[in-house]
Amino acid sequence: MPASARPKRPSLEDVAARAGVSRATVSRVVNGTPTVDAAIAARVDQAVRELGYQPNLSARALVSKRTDTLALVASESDARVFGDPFFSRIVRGSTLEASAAGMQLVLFMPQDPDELDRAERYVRSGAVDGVLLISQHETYDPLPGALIQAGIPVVIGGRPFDESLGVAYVDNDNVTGGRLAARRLVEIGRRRIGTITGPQDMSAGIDRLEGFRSELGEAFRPDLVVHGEFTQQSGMEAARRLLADAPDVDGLFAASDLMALGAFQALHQAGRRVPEDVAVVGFDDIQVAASAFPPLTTVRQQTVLQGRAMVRLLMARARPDLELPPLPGLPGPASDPHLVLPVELVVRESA
Amino acid sequence: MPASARPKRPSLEDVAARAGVSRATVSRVVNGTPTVDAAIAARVDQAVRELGYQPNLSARALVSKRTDTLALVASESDARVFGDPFFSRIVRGSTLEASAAGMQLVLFMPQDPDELDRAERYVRSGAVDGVLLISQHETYDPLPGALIQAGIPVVIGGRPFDESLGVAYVDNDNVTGGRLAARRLVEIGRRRIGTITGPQDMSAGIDRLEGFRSELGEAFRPDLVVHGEFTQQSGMEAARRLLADAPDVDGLFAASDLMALGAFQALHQAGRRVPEDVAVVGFDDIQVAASAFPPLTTVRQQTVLQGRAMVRLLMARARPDLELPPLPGLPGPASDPHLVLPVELVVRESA
DNA sequence: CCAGGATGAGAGAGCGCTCTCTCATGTCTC
DNA sequence: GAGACATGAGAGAGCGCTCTCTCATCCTGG
Repeated sequence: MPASARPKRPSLEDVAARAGVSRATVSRVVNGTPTVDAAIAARVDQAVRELGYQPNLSARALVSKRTDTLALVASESDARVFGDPFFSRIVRGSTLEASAAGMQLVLFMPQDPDELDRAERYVRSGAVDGVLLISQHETYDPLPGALIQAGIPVVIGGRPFDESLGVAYVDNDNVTGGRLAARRLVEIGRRRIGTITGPQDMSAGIDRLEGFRSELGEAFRPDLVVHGEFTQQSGMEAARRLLADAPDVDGLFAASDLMALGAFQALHQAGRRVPEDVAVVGFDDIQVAASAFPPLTTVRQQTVLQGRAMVRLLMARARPDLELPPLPGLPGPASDPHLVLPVELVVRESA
Repeated sequence: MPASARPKRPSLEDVAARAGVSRATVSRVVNGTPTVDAAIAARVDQAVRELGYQPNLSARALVSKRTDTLALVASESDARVFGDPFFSRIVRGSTLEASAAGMQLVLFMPQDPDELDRAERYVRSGAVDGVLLISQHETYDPLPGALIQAGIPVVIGGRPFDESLGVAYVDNDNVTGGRLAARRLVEIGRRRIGTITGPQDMSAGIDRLEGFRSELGEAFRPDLVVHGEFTQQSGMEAARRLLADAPDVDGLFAASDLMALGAFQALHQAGRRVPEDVAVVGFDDIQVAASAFPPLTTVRQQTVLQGRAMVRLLMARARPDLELPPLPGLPGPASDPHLVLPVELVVRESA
């Protein structure tokens, strides 16, 4: 069948003709307006089914200014996005919440300025009702400003760098998390405590190090700080560097579980036992943390909840007409546009 | 600023008024029609910039029947999608190709029938020009049929179960891949060769096993077949079961690299050396395969190319008006709607 | 039995754009 | 210098939908 034979999609008009009613009535039935006689509604429903009618989203959006669609933009390499369970959980949480609200979530993973630009044009073209932004880097990112400027509702996952924009966000309490990790290592008697940080152009990386540093105080050893990129590979490499520079390290805070797992590899290869020789604390509490060898002591963050809360916040701004039931588990009022979710230490065997 | 203060977005009309031209002329300039006087085009461009004008996608799509958007639907749990580099590469390939063609790619990861239904409504509402479908399971999936029925261009990644639909697809030569793996293990003198299969409700899982089985012929040992789910965890568990049932196994074909890596874990923990005691061949050639310990012998599939080819195929059906340069690296003519990409054995140290 | 209010269906405008047609210029040729 | 032809800009219809008005019909109560 040649492409030219593509059948014309049925319109409201067609359904109306078939059901013997007006366009307006079909619209009412399709949108669930209650003021339609049951018999007529049934006739319309039948016609809809027979024709396989599907409302044209463009036409609807054009007049109603709503698309019932939200965008999730992760400005990150797809290798990172796909390699890190963190994203999986955020996506899960936001999809759950979007579905519950009857919204569709679409994902964008722009990798370079060109793709970022394309994504921006897309969301600015009115194709979505609001935007979730995650994995923000400090390098100048025009997206949040441009969207806010354009009047598009935005919620950021993590702490925004430019607070002056006044943008809503949902963060994890990364500073406290860093503190908890440091405290645990001190409490179990470690003295030469190093850390593999996250990227220092991301708020999560910065804040976790900040908490770690301030908790350690005098005991903080700048020479035991190595930088990672949140990935397992980077954690392994960082741990190797650390071991080479400071073989006497006896405690290690990895700012992500993936990096902690990488550190495990490096430590094992170097013949160090965990936790006997080096105690390790991670961050995230991803699924495999519990089944790692040894099971990883880590700081748990509520990533699914973060995703849900982000969508809630976004919905409140993008669709104030919708009345949503309160989301359980939030630390503050649901309307608070600056949410910081609590973290907790999960003690297993690695520290 | 209350949400109600959201400024009205500028329309073509506004730009036209500001530039002192007609709506049609602004449309021409915005769409790059060459028949516009340079001076006038400059004036329009200026007005566009001053107003921050962004064409309304809905309005455009309504009349032009094009959205310049493609959907990629991965019917898979987000844990699987995010845990497997395979998806990352497919996404990379399709995004690259979509960008090159000036199209936007949006991702969907429906996890349950409800989300699948929502995604279907979305793509059937005219919000996209075409759909890429990956990670299809044999369990009855109404999506391909429904989309084809609705006249929406579809391309499937992998071998479709229902060939009667005549849908275009891009597959990897999984049968040959299974053969290559088996042949390698035989050639290096292995006699008791087991396999960890992929899911048997997915064509990739079925076909790799089929190739492996037919190559082995008489030497195929049904008792050395264990099933996995393509994940590292499932590979580890499957290898443990295999070792428990058949401690004398000396060769192993894992139908994905992730499962091979899981098998490595199980083998190490069981005190087996790779490749001395058990030779292992994987499938995919994901990035970490080369840096695994030992480096993994595997069957390389061209996943990025697959993603690119899928978009090409889709564009040919969704946008026949666009003339795209040929895509290098394809085994057949670019117009062939049933593409099977070649695979190759990459010999490293594990087998 | 009829005014007055519900109730429920239709008419029609218009969302922001594209694209065909039409028409006013400017340019050339003989 | 007049006719033929490009060239480039405007007019206007209409894409498929929503939503406000308007109006026909039915049920009340006095």
